[in-house]
Amino acid sequence: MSAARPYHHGNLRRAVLDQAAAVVHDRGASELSLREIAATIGVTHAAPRRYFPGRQDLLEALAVEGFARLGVRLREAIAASPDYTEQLRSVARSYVEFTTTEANLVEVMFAHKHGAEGHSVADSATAAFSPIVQVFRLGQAQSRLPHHDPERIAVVFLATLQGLAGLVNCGVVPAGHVDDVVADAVAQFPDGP
Amino acid sequence: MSAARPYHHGNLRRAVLDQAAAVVHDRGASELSLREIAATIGVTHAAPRRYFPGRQDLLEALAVEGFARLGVRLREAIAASPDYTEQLRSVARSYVEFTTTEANLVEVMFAHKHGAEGHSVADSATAAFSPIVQVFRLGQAQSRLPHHDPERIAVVFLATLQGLAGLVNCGVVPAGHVDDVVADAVAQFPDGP
DNA sequence: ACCTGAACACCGTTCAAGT
DNA sequence: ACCTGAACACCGTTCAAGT
Repeated sequence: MSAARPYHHGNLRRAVLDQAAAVVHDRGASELSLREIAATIGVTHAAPRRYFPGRQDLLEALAVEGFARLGVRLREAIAASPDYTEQLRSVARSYVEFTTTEANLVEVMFAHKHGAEGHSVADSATAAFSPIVQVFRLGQAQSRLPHHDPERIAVVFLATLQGLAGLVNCGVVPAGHVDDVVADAVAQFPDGP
Repeated sequence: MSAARPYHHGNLRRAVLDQAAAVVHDRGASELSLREIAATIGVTHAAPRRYFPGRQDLLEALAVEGFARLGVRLREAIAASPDYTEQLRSVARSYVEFTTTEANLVEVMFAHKHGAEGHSVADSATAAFSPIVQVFRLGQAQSRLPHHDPERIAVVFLATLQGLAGLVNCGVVPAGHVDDVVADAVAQFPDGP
């Protein structure tokens, strides 16, 4: 009776999250089943409920991790770009690339009102979006933006990218036109000096 | 044995659609149950399957009707506005008003890829969006837009509004700031002469 | 043509019980 | 603390049968 997974899983919470992420990626959130995930991992269907009491809790944890991944991508895109204009282009491409590649996950991330401020999903969303505000702060420092508040123009910019991804994901905008439309969208926003 | 609903419902298809729309509006698509709808209407759970073989068929029919309603709203907004600039503002307000009021329905409308072109949902979406293209055609006739193709700028405009609605619905943009952000978004697009 | 009623496999959730 | 196993009420889907 060697203790080869004798009684409990090594890190059940992480295993559930990874498997759930895979299911969402491949088949969408509506196909996500707690029982199926438990069976795939090799525990009873009630075991994951220690960490995720309800289905909603699992979805929220997936959303938090999704926003974290998105934030990393956006920061990387900005860090790799020399100036304001290039950062704007780069962050736009990264945003749409992520949201179209991870369409099902994004649906989970933006589903429902994630509770009031202070909620974990809302907080992780704000953290993920902050790099975009940073870019417009830089633009404001280098040139004159039409708005005094960088957050306001950042919201419009973010909305444009998010809406674009939605139109691509539901097929209104053909996938082949994405790059052109993103370029059009970026051109809509004020240039650097 | 008077024929007071003797054997079959008067118009079961319409009754199912109306009840389903009510459920989606109040509780969201994930809470939509074919069995519950049938029970509410007063037929067996298998009866609606004559008209909607699967759950997906019902959702697609709801999406088609949703796009039809959206199209009507947008046309009304344009018809009530005298010139290009006012039409742009008006159609933007109408779009965001509809998509935030009918948040759950919009989720159904934009869910998944609605199949290839020629599909009923894709067609009704295109029809609903066409008024927006019309506005930019007018703008192009009255002034000089930066793009030769009104459809391209219409897509970016549409994406901005759709994304804005999404950010409002998931709580990133507070409901009280909607009007201001819409105004900011509209101001981003070229003015009339 | 339109609807019923039973059956099947699945699901989320709850809970007493085991180690 | 962590997991099992049985139970409950629900679901979508299928299908032979009724009128």
